[in-house]
Amino acid sequence: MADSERSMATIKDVAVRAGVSVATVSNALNGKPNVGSAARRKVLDAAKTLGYRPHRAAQAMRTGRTRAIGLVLPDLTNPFFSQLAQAVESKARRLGLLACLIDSQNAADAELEGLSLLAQHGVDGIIWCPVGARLPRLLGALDRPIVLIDRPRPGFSVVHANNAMGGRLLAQHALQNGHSRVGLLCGPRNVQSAQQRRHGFVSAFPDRIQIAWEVRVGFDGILPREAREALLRRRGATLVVAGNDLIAISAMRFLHEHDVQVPADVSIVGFDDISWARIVTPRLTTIAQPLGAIGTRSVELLHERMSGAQAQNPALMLDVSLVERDSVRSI
Amino acid sequence: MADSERSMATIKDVAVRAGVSVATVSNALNGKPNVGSAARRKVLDAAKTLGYRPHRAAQAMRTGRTRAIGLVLPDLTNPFFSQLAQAVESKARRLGLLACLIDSQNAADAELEGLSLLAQHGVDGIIWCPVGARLPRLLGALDRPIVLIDRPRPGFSVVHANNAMGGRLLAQHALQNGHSRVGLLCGPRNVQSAQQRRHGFVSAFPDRIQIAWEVRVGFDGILPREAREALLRRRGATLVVAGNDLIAISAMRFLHEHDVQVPADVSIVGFDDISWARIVTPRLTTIAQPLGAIGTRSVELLHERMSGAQAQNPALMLDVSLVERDSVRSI
DNA sequence: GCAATTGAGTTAAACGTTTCGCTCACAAGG
DNA sequence: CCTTGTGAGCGAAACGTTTAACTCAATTGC
Repeated sequence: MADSERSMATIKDVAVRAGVSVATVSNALNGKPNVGSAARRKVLDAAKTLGYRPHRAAQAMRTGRTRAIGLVLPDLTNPFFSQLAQAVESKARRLGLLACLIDSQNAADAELEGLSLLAQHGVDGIIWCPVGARLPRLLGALDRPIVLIDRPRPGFSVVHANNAMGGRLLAQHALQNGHSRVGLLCGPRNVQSAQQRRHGFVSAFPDRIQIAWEVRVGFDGILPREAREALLRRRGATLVVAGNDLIAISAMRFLHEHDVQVPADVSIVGFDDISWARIVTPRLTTIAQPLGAIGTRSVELLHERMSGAQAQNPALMLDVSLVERDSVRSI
Repeated sequence: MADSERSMATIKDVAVRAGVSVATVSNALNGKPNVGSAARRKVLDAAKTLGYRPHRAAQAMRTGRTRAIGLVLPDLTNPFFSQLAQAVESKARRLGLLACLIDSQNAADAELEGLSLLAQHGVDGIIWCPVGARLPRLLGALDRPIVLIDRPRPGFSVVHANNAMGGRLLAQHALQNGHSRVGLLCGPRNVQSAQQRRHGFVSAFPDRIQIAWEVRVGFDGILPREAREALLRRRGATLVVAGNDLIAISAMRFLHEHDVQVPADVSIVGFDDISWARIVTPRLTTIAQPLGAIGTRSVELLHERMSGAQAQNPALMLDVSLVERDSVRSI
């Protein structure tokens, strides 16, 4: 009914309408104790009828906090990250935080640029899955809480899945299905999670599982010549263990094109349980990471840290689980 | 070498180091004409050695512009949108704009909440793929440039692919391969792009292609009972035309589970050419949308609009193209 | 009954910019 | 010589908050 809503009400407007000073309005709105119940009520009413929303930039300037966080990812196109992003954004929003996105497309310089953009905008904290092995020095300079995701770096807190456990689970599953000679399509050497998956797998039953061959592949699933050759020859491997689902699916596709049947001729397992794992043919047996939980917990962790909690750099490791589907044959 | 870099230099610091007033620093940095070349040089030097970066919140407060934009999407998990998001973020960053993400997960209320969060943070503009058929009234209230993506709404500018053309291309392709009786797995009724694809297809050769059956499916590719039944009976259809790739791939998967071969027993085509279209088995014949261009152009359009260009609400329609792969058989 | 304490509210400064209006020196025009 | 104009630069206000310091009255403690 009223003339409200025009061009954003300010705290001053609320103050005059409630008949108190701006300071009181601010105190009332922020739940400070030094304001009586009568005044508080008037302020709240006035604020509501005016549709008052605090001006974030002004708040930011005064308090130094923006209530925004950065989310820096290497490749949104990878379902692993898009699911993560979804979880992060959703949780952030529930906490009243705005999620600002940087997609570095796996380029270290773009990442740096993005980080600096975030710093400039004064985000209160950053959730980050770093692309480079070594964290840029800029880091010290940007001086806000950081929570890494999926990829630990010394001295930083991280939320990630128990990759080694996933590797062990896979090894166990291989054995149970009679596979004792396997090929490895590991992820990149400089990505720690790839290493841990590999290590979990090979060290689980070193005497009962032989590694027939092993080649490194990018997490984007593009198969280099070497990998393609290995897949064709196989050298007695009855199971190929891929560094992630993207790689596994690429491999399945490649095998299919060359008339080798999965799982009849060779079995295959992935890692991540991206949503496509259950859609491809055959449906992929893989390790499910708690993607939602990783996203959620990382925001929670960051949020605590932003609210002044001491940095004890915990590494939060979440359990993974085996999802049996159709891509491994029992022999 | 110097003591610089400590806790963010302000414009004042630059001023004293350059031996001029803050006003002059501001003018120099913003390329205003009323500053001599000597002074300008001194300011630039000082700014560089101090590593000065303007405080965005302060700027925002004074000018009312944040140099941030909102990106509101229905489902990041859908590769269509994640590719779009990647393009948008990348282009935005190149323009010095920060992209703030909202993923409504197809929920109208979450979308609204997100929009209001963006408004509160004062983003300068919004790129938006709306989930509801009808735009919420809040819209007028948020009062900033908006560019819609993929889903036109009366009175708003939009960047989208020529969906009708895609439909026609598909019809043509069907005919060329001898399919004259088809089943339709259209997208949701309330999504305009779905309608246009459908319309383009059915109206291309109304007398030469018969629609054997037709069922509506969500764009997330989850097949309702009705769709599953249709896929099994088929009623003489030799080709099924899916509303998007997700639906097509789900359908292929479902068919495969029920031992009907694609494309031997039935052909199938999709729409979007998401990255998975070339990975599934068989590789999917589909319509490629220029996802990168859509993202890029929408940011450009928004940017113009933000810089005061008159709102002439152009609907930017980009051409699509047919990508022939392995999922349709010639009969 | 008086000092001390408390509760409720106010004033004003500060955050880091941009920008309006001003001054000042100098040049040009008559 | 005086006016007018111009280029370069400065001072200060303003943007919308939060918060420290303060006032003033009412209440408490003795």
